[in-house]
Amino acid sequence: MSDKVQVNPMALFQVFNEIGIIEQLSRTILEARLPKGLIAPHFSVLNHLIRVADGRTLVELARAFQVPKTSMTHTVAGLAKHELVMVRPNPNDGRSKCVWITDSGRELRNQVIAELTPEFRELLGGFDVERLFAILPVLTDLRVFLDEHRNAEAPRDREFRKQA
Amino acid sequence: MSDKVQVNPMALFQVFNEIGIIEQLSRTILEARLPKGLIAPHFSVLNHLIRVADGRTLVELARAFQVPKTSMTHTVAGLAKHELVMVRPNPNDGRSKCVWITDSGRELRNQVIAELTPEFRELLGGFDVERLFAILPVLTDLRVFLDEHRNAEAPRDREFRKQA
DNA sequence: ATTAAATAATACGAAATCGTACTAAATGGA
DNA sequence: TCCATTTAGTACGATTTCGTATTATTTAAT
Repeated sequence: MSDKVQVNPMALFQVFNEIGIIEQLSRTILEARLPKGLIAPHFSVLNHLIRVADGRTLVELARAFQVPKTSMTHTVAGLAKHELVMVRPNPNDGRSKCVWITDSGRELRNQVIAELTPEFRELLGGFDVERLFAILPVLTDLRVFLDEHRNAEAPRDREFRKQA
Repeated sequence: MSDKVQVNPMALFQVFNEIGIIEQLSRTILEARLPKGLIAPHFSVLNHLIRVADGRTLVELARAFQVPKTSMTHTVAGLAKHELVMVRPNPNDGRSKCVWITDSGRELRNQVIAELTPEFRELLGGFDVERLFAILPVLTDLRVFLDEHRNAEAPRDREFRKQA
């Protein structure tokens, strides 16, 4: 490991380009299954509250999704309007609020996943799913790596702390 | 190959979840390098015009990026305002217009890539880039597969033809 | 040739996303 | 304690994204 790795720039761009297109296509599939008024970010937050941790503050959620605080305020307000989450004062900090998922929210998230599962099964019927499972560790490591190496000189409003 | 493949739904969701986060992180990196007034979709269109084909119509571009026509109209208008593309009538079809990249557009795209290359090199210095190259074929196949299996029952306004 | 259906683009309004600026609360010195 | 700085959340306006409806042109079927 004496020298720098020789990076083929175009192949790297290609990787991120493909990821961008796949993100858009899969988001379209997800949103087709969401009730009217809910979009992908709503589902992502619900999912995060269940998978990672309930009772997060708005700033923590904004950091986790790498979006401005104001965007997360708007997204959570949408979820609260549908009573899929509850927003309460943070007992440990008078400035902040904590977001808790409700039973309805949990139910909706599970139902969407349940509906999506057969759709995925059918959609990927002709695709070698083992190849997808095989790339998951690389994607995870890449995500963690990028997340850890976020530019420390914070661009504007985004909250640039590493995810918990 | 007698039976259906057993799909672990959670692992699949995980794949798309990681892809979504990576997309957001990499988009932030890209946009930090773009001149004020330009965002990722602008760059994507420029890149597409160079990499895939120049002189595309608005609908073809909308299909390629899987966005509504109206969104593409807006994005292309932004590029035209900066004189990075030229929009001309389609000589073969009086209804449509073709989008041509200008020298400035080509120059900007190449410059952004040139600036991004060392940044990627540094950013991924501690990451095993070979692992990224290794997943590229899978990502490409997945993108092509999802693209080919787009839901034929078109949701609303999107133009649901396969990419050329 | 005439006309109905399909298609390309846009005008328009709604919703999402984001940046700036502000308020309130917490933190960390003097 | 006092006060400057930092932090959490939001109000507000600008831009982006999107859905609906409309116009102009092409296609296809008479």
